[in-house]
Amino acid sequence: MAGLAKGLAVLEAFGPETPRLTISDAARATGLSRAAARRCLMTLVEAGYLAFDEKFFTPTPRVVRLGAVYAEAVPLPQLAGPHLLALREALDESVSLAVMEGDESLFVARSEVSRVFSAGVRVGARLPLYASATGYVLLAGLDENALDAYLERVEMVACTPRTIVDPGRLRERIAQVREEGVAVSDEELEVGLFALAVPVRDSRGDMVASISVSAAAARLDVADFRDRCARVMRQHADQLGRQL
Amino acid sequence: MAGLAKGLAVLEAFGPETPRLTISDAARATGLSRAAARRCLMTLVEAGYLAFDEKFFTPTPRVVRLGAVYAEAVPLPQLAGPHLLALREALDESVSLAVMEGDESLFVARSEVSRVFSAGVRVGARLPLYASATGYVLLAGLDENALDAYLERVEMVACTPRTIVDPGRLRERIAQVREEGVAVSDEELEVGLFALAVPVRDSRGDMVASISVSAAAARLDVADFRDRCARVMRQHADQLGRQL
DNA sequence: AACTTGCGTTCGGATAACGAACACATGTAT
DNA sequence: ATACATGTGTTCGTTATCCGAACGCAAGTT
Repeated sequence: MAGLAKGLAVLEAFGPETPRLTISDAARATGLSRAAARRCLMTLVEAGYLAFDEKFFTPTPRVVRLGAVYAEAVPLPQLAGPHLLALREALDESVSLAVMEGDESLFVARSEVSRVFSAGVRVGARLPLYASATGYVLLAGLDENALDAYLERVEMVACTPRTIVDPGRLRERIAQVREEGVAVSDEELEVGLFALAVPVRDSRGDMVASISVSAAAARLDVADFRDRCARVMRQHADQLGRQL
Repeated sequence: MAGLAKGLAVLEAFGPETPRLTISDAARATGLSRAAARRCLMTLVEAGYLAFDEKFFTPTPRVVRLGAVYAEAVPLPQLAGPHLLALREALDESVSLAVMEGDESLFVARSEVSRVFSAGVRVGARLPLYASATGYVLLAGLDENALDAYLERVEMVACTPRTIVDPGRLRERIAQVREEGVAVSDEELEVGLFALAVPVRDSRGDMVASISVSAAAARLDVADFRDRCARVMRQHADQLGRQL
């Protein structure tokens, strides 16, 4: 069913940089012909997922129902909820749950603290695996073949001066994460952003997700922060893993 | 594009009660033929939105990306975020933002407190308009014709003994909400659940959403709770409205 | 004013979706 | 044990849908 795949691609073409699209915009973003994009957009309007004002198409709240399907149907995000809340309270920092999705880490649940400077990551956000604490953890869960393939495949572009762009160094970092059971990202994704991540492994020992904490680097001492967070994070991650 | 509409219906067939579906399940839930449902499911697997284990289909994290489209592209949920966080901190209660979607109120953003008994509503959850505080508020935003049509159209089924099932009584309640600017739901949706909601109106004065607070009825005195919350909720709702 | 560029829309032809019919497994009554 | 009933997933020829070249239109450019 080609129409379905194309329609979903069109829907995913909307995002932070492209909150409203014309027919031609959508065609360009998806690689479809204008005619095909038009058919998709029209259908999505008819189905209630998009609004149209004679010029631009914009997503309607209805798409939220689509996203909720995962949180409602899959155990992981449901079971993770209370742990994220508890961690947020314990650490007084924003906490996230991410899984590997393609070559990115995808945030599927989050519990935020109220801060003036809050990180821009939200549920649905994606980060490169090679440039985030959560990504290091998820990569550490791959077997050697899969990791080799990833390192071969992916093109690493620097997000900040500290971003790891060398496959060899990334491999070292991942080895370190495997050993220590915690990943640290100190301004490797974004200047001023510090993050800590731990693995969530299911009862079979397979990596299924990563719990992470992020905070403004200026606000904290790295070693202190790590000592304060790592243990309780690992406790919750392990407990969550046992529930899966 | 019939295929697209059908595929989205199939995807929405997954939910809390139906976390995994066979081909026949999906066909039943959507009214499609088994063959058509199969084609949709196969395509959704190919596109990465569903996983298939030779028997059951389940949603993958990828669908989260679809839902995020709304939060990423539309101003309302983005601007609401900080207000919800601030309200949560101020009231120490879970706070939600809901909009009208068809004949239901749809939760599009939420900020939760860590509690042993936390309400089951999450982002993406839907409640009947006639049985929730947030619903009363949203209905109060309709003009007379639209409200008449709604009362005519909808079939009100009691969620609890206190649920309003009489159109006349609902109309009274809505009039009360219009006058007071706050809606109260005391165990009308769920036994033991108390909720308070205020309207969010854009700069033109049109109702666009509702901010609500819910808590276990046992924990609080209704009048106290209302006095404590209503003012600060209205402040944030008004401020949010002005930003739209 | 003539041309270029980009837009949204149309329409006959190619192609993909439809559902009746099929094959298979499982449970149930004879 | 056998035959039946019911549910499942899959196939294949026909039909209806989706495709994209071609079109008309508006706005900027030469």
